[in-house]
Amino acid sequence: MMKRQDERGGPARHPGQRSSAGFRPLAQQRHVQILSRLSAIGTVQVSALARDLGVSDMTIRRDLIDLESEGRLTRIHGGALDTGKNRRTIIDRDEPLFEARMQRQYEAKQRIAAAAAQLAAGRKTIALDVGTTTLMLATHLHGEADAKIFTNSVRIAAELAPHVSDVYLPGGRMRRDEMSIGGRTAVEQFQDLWFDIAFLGVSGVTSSGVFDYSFDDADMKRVYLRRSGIKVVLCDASKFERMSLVHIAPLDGFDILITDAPPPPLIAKALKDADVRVEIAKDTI
Amino acid sequence: MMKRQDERGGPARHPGQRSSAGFRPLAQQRHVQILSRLSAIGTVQVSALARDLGVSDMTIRRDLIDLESEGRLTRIHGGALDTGKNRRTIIDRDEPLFEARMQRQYEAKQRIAAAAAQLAAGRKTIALDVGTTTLMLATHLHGEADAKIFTNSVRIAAELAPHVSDVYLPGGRMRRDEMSIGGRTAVEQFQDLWFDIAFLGVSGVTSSGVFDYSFDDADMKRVYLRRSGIKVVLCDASKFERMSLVHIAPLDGFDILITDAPPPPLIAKALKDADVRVEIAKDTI
DNA sequence: GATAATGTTTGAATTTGTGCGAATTTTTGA
DNA sequence: TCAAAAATTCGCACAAATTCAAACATTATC
Repeated sequence: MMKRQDERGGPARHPGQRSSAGFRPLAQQRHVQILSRLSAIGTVQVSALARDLGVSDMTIRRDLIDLESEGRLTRIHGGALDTGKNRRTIIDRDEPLFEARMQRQYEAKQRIAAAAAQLAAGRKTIALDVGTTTLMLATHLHGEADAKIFTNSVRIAAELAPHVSDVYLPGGRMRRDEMSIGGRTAVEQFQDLWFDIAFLGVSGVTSSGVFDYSFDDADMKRVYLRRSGIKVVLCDASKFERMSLVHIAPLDGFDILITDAPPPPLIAKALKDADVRVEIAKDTI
Repeated sequence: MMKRQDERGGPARHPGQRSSAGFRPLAQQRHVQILSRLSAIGTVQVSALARDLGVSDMTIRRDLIDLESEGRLTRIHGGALDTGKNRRTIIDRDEPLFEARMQRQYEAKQRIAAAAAQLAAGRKTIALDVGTTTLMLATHLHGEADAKIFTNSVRIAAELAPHVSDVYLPGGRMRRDEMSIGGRTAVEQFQDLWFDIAFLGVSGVTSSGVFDYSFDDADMKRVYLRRSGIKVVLCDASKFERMSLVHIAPLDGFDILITDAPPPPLIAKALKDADVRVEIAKDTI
């Protein structure tokens, strides 16, 4: 069992043990030092330890062998690593909710976004609401370098930044999940503007209108509807007949609905009565 | 024999580089560094890594090959991209200027950001200026979940979003390179607020004050200085004795300067006369 | 002096650096 | 706009440097 260890007879040393005095530190002391360094910076080097502790490389190596056999570290060429305990793992996953929504109905939303981009082409001022579908639309607007684009979504602004020079955001508090900017100040800043066209995302559509689940974003959506020449709602087919918390507007509050499959008869009739043009985005390619 | 290497990757570097252990970093240490940079800024360059880590290009290349085989990054000509899994910041790849600045003095800026985070800890209202160093500071502020953070940088806002619930942005036009929001409206929105502490990035420091190269951001920087209890300037040592386009403020316009190496005598004296506290951010140990 | 810990020597294993031609990207020039 | 020229970057092969570990010598402690 080749147990090389330090149960050593006389552990109690004279207290006057100073590292600077040229005395060799005991194995125990070195071990503590090594582990302390490991937990602080995650790795240690044989050469650096030997120099700092005033012992030979071989001694440090033997220390590391001991400590590894106890499972307190992992040896590597030239030194050792901390054993995963307090290893720095950066697993700051970026918001599962948003990611999940982005996955859902991904194909449909892409088609809708592509169709919407056709409508946006060549417009001077474009307003983009918060949402996953509108974010995808933003990726289709890279060519609109000369447009002025207004949005209260920080995500969309970041997406557009390298491609469109005139991106405008309202000021206010940013909601952490959506990264949208809302509130009284934000609404006030946008409500005196005029947009050629506005694209809205919604979370539900019934014959009585469009719905969303967020109070904070609802006011801004109404501003977009009130201050735009053409009002476009983007909505995949899974959202038909779904109500949400907030009623944004009746069906005659907007002009065009872009979706990926024909709406059910009841809604289709209501849309026709409200004089809303319905565009079914078909598969690309 | 008689192999000499004076013109190529010599060991001795900038004084503020690697202080105590001036040795070649271990392979695993480099790997951690590389992945850390990737998650922070999305890309790395072989040449920059070789310079900063004090090893040859070939060694960095071998590191990248290893990491790619583990699926932790994607190699490209001249460097590598992260695989999107551990990305923390919304950074667009098409922006060479910002990326390049992020690479430059990376080590120093990280140290400065860490030191600044200590100052920010526990404050109620924190203002963050635009810049690469302030962006790194933002990554250190994830723990400050209860603070209200104000910034005119969309990048910083996006970085903070998942961690801090109260992030506030001013409204206005977003500059495409910096993703900063500026202009009269933006300034007006922030100038009636009061911040416990403000952190500013600058592009130059001389005995006559601090400088920046952007007209658009200058006004907002002055607002931060005017409306904060504690005014902190973040500035790596490469910026001493450098003037830029816009004079932001004289040296007595702020309270604390955080940097990574002692300033040259002339500036040191001027800072002392202006009663500025100078903090040298030392290597994390 | 006995024993355990540490230092030293030495050859093998591993890692890193360098030269150089090929491949790629960027710049230049028509 | 396209293609040639210039500048980087890549990756191989091999040299150089570093690190490892075994065997043995030395030192410290009791």
